[in-house]
Amino acid sequence: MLLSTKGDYGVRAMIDLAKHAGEGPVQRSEIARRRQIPESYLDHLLAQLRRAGFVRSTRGPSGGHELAKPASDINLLSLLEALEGSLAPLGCLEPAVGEEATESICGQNWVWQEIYDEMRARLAAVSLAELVEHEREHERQAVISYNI
Amino acid sequence: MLLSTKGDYGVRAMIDLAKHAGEGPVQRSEIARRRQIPESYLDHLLAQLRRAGFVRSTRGPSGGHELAKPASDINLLSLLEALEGSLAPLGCLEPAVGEEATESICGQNWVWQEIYDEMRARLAAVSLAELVEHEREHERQAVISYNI
DNA sequence: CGATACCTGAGTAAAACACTCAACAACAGC
DNA sequence: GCTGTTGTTGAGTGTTTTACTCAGGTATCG
Repeated sequence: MLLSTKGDYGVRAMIDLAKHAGEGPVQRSEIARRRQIPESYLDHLLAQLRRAGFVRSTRGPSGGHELAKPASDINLLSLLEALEGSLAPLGCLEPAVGEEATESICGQNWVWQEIYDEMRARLAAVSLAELVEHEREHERQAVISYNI
Repeated sequence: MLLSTKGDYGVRAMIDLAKHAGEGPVQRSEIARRRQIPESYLDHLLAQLRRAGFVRSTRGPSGGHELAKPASDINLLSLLEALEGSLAPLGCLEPAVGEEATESICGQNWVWQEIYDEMRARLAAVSLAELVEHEREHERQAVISYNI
């Protein structure tokens, strides 16, 4: 499993913030309830997202969290890399600083390098705004099929 | 990290077997030495590969392991899935038996489903024979640059 | 029979994961 | 300026996975 709950929860939370953008700060308890995320765990994810510059938080009563920039300016790749660290599927890819790739031994590297490049390109092409739009679309579908 | 050492070591071992196909059984100690894999750990990987039908083993003196079918008939996808289980990047994809996909909550599923499909197709298109050929090519390159 | 190999399952140290808890800091409103 | 509400931080913890090792067992060849 490439993604842990951090990447999953973190993106869910960001979708929630994007959906309520322009309505003032959203409290973590609301996010946690709506997106089914443990509240005390969400704290740490929001802290990571704030440090990475995606979220702005305000304290005190009627405080909360909101997007630090428009949802269309946030792409899924940068978001996930902020939450998860590297998304490299193998250890050999993206070697540690000061080392060279040890390609001589790991014979499947070249395939995974291609897959990794494609994956990153695809993720970079998806914005948070698109994710929200997709969710809205999905909700409409659900309502229609419910009415039939 | 999508792949653990199992997938890495296992494929290395299979490349080694493919390279020495037709020369009789290869002993695990030789594989372990050439591919830098802990020998006692390699035991379990070979057992998995045998149960999955990729490797045939013979006991006794001058025993060892060899491919159960031609290297061109083995693709990287089936090999890695035998070693690692599912390669799904998210938990939500490929839900447990008897469950439906919980797409309503996880808003990035559709992107990952696309990436996962592409990934599997790419892996299925690469055969073990190609991996061996690639390694041979790489060795030739290394020798040439050494001679210059 | 005995040496040589594979085969199997139990065990284990270390890391990662998925959280929880407690103490603290800031701000709003009275 | 006090109080209560919210966010902030770091330490801690139980569980699971990883990456092995080890001790025995079994088949086979000579």
